[in-house]
Amino acid sequence: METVGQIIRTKRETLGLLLRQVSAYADIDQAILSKIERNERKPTKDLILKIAEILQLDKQELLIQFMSDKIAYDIADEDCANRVLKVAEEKIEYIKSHPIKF
Amino acid sequence: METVGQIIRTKRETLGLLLRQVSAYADIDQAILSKIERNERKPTKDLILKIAEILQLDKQELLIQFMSDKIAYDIADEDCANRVLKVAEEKIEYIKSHPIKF
DNA sequence: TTAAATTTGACAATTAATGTCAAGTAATAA
DNA sequence: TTATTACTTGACATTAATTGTCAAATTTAA
Repeated sequence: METVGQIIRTKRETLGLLLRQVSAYADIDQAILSKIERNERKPTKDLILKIAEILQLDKQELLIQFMSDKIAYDIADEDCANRVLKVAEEKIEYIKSHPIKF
Repeated sequence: METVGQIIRTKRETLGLLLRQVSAYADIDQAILSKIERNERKPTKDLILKIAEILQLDKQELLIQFMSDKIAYDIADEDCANRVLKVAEEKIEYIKSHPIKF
């Protein structure tokens, strides 16, 4: 079970890239990337996409990991976490099956 | 499929309470409650609990609705929404089954 | 029309997220 | 040991998002 940070760090090291190289490409301070890799800060969606690009990671997959990290972090300590997910799923089904109103 | 706002409004009207009464109890401006009921603003967790109290709603259930609303709102427009939920579920399982490190 | 209830929007205050920087640590080579 | 490189840490500034306040506008009901 990997976090987004772990996925990024592992892949960066596999490619032999330095924090400074990846952060320069993504146009952020390397301190931020260091913190993201250690789950001390959360990346923005745009950043996820840029990082996926330079590290040759699947963008959609990395976004999925990113969003699920956020949800898991938010509700993991609730004893009703599973029911929250179940209800959220139903709501999404409902939203998708109903036409958007303007 | 009801939102938290709808649940609150419906129950408030059933009990014949006014915005001003409920908002006074919860110690917020009635404008805020009005907006919460119409999903124009999101309540805080504390507020949810206070509102549940005065409206005699099940606290846990209202919290579940509140949290699932947030998740559904965040990811409903992603085509990978269901996979995000699935992965989040796995992560939560993992977190729960592993002892907390200090 | 009047009064009560609710809605709306401008904006202030507060809190959270994000970015910047410099000094710190750790590992390693000279 | 010192010097270098890569990374980490924390203080702080900036920016963005959330939340609160208020009064005027609108709606509803008598």
